[in-house]
Amino acid sequence: MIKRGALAEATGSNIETIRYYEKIGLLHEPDRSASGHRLYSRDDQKRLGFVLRCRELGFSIAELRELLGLVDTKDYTCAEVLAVTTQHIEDIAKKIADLKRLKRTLDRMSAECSGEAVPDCPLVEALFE
Amino acid sequence: MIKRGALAEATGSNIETIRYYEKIGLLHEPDRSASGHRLYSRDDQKRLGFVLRCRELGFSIAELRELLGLVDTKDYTCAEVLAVTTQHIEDIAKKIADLKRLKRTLDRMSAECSGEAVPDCPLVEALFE
DNA sequence: CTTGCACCTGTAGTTACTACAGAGAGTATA
DNA sequence: TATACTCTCTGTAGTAACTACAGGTGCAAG
Repeated sequence: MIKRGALAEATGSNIETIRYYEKIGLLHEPDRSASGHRLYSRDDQKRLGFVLRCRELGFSIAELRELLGLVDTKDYTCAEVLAVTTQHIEDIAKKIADLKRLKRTLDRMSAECSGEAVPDCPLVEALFE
Repeated sequence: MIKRGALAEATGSNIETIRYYEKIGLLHEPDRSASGHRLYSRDDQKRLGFVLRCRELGFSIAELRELLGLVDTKDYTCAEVLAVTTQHIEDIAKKIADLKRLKRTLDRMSAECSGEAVPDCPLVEALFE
């Protein structure tokens, strides 16, 4: 059983983030010492690891809640997990496409611009339409 | 001179967003009618168009503030505008790369998963590490 | 014993909006 | 003219996902 600071250290997360995840119900309320300090078990640490890893992979808190909901039922199926993940992958693919389109537009616009120390920029004209 | 609702309509923006942009100083305070209703000129509309277009292109409010700061000086140079834009393009390129990496990881992980109606998912195992 | 850090709580700030509530203004119809 | 309905006004609160503080205990070392 370790305290909050040690858990943050061990998982490479922010100490406040842990309290936040507890508050919004992603993490269970941990045990407490006699004086009220949080004490985390190995399982608590694994669960936080899961949360952090999912966040790194871009899952939203809502998606995470869904995943944890499945995991917590203890009889989730592959199909259920894959559904959430596939949806997430599609969202990411869409974001990538959007950003690429954005970048193409910006590339095109900035190609018009000499970048020299002269006034009146065609890029600004383009933005004003 | 048109009112806020008409301006929102004309620019395809939300009526509340206009007030917000005014509040944070992206838009100048417009004229007012005798009874206090905002009245927007053609120039106001052009400026809002500029703001909306930049936002569509993914510029942050801070970047926009910088661009508008240049535009407002009236003797900005191409070089200055290009610097902001180039930085923004680089940020987008980085985001695209990050998302692609994410997607590769997720694709790899979900390839492990049969997606069938069976319990215990290798995807979940992977997320728990 | 006291110094100093870790931890506790609640709350406010961040970004870029969006959505109210309650009141006054403007317009269309009866 | 009266009424109804829509628009606009203001300030404030909510959203996502944290992060950062303030003011107050607990704990371990010197």
